[in-house]
Amino acid sequence: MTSTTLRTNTCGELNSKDIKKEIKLTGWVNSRRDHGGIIFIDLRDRYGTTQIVLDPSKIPEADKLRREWCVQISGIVRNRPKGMENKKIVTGEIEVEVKSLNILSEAETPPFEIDDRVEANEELRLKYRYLDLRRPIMQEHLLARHKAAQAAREYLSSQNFMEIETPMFVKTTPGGARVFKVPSRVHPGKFYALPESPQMYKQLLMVSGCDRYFQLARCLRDEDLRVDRQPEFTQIDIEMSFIDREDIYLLIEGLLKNIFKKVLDSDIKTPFLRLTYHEAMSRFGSDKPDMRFGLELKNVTEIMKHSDFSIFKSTIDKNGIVCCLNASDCGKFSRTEIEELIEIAKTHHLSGLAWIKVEKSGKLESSIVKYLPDKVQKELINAVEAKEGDLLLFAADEFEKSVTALGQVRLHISSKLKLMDPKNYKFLWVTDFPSFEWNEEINAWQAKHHIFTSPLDEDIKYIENEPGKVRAKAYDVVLNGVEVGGGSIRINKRDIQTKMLQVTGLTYEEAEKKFDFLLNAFKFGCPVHGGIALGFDRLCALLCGINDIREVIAFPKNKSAENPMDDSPQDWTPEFLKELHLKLDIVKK
RNA sequence: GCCCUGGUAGUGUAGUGGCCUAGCACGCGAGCCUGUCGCGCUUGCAACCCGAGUUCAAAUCUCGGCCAGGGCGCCA
Repeated sequence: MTSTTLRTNTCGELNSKDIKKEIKLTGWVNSRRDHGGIIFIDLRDRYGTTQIVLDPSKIPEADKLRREWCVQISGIVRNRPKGMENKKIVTGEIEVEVKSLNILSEAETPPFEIDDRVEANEELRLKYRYLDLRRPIMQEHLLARHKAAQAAREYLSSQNFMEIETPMFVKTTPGGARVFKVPSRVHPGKFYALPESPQMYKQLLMVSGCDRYFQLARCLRDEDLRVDRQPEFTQIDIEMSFIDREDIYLLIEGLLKNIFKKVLDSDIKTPFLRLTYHEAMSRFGSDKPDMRFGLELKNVTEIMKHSDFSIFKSTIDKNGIVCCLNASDCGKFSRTEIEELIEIAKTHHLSGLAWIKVEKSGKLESSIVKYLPDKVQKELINAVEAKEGDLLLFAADEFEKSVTALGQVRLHISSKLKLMDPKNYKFLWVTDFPSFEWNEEINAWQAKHHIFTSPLDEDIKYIENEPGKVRAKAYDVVLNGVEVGGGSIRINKRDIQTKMLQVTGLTYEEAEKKFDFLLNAFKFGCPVHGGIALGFDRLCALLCGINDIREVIAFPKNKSAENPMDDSPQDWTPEFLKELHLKLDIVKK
């Protein structure tokens, strides 16, 4: 850490070079060890702690000091007596002999201890977030986030990108996440939407010739929350003109390399591994597979065609698949542990799991073995490379359901067996997502990414008659099972756009009404363009080795999208409403 | 909207019908202590989410509610 003219000494940075210097220190009382004739205080600031030594006979106020009081001292840096050094802390070689003490502010006993070892519950931490953030671990998270933002800006600027701000009061466009609405005072009865992402605007900037845009953009979505989802979050939003997918891959690999170098001093391997969507789903049961461990799925439909197990047979008859996960060395799982796996499959909409334990010399043990002819058993053992001590799990249902459920079981087993090392960074591109997916509810095709996503050139021929076969120039970047970002090359040709819209039941003219300014802009010379958005919060969480994005957000919301500290959202007073020309008529849920 | 888990001093937890006058650790208060660093010693403070029910007896069982967390749906 370099000193600036604004700062003098800090509690985290003193060392033997400072011996005999007379210095001033400010900070909070982290802990107090009162020995009567001598008092030790660990003084804490953002940078660390330093032991200060007070003689109560010379500093009469010394024995009043309590935890979290905010103080300034001046004193002399000195070596600790021989044998009294503390190797556990950075400043453990030295201590500061206090000459004068200035109590800046006394403090109430905090509602929880400011200590990384003590984890108070979420609600309390959020209510007193300003105290929670005093903890060194939280300071580390905030610093990591800052460094990541700096590294992103530095890298993208070096690549000729311009950071441009897009508006926060926007018009809503159909599809996508539920947006927050803001009533307009000037226009009674009208509302702004808050942007779920700057998607439209960054595409417009390409039409404007901005060529290379980025933004650390706040995005707002009025959806239910999860560990990795907050109503307001940040994206590193990027768009480029005159490029294809390879340019994005190269850029993002460089960007992430720079971020990991600057934040963790870690060299990540590039280029990243690549999998098509179909491959990822088939082999790992996820479009964001964790590549730190194996446990791959295997389609055993062909083999099971010759089994007599009725569930397998009827599934195959209905065009479903039988998928197998060889959980190696899990043959020792108890009945309860297997039930646990089945429960996970059920949560993910599978009716159950069949299972087989592999016993000595490849003998299969399970209630379904009697339905498997010898030939089937042999083929199965070969196909999934089963060996003694393995547990084979089977999902039988339509393709997506089977692999997704087994994919979740795969994750559960890996965390149970502790196969994921948080320090091991396995990046992956998942490519060639389907352009459309069938929506059961509305009985229609829907864009899986968004409707402006370009199809693969070789799939254009399927658009009209077999939309399910159309793959998109869309890509996700995945790190250790977390979708860190996603994007696509956009459509810049009207005829293709028209065809794509037709699949979802829209004419170009109807679409023009919905997305008027964007499609209108495309008429005036639209460059080939594409981009990506990286989930900055998720990325920071991964950099800190955690999975809860709230830990890297200074003031997050709780699961119910409330902030226990400022008590938002708040009731709207009659005055508020009057100003906005609104009457409240709350329809009870 | 649905499912699961939980709610015990300020904090983190133990306690599955009577051994609970609710245990432990940290914390906080008072006192002692000149080399500690999660200081030590003495001593004190402080809790069963709310309501109803079952029972001779409820922190413990049942029902309802509230709150929190995790997940499914949702999030292109």
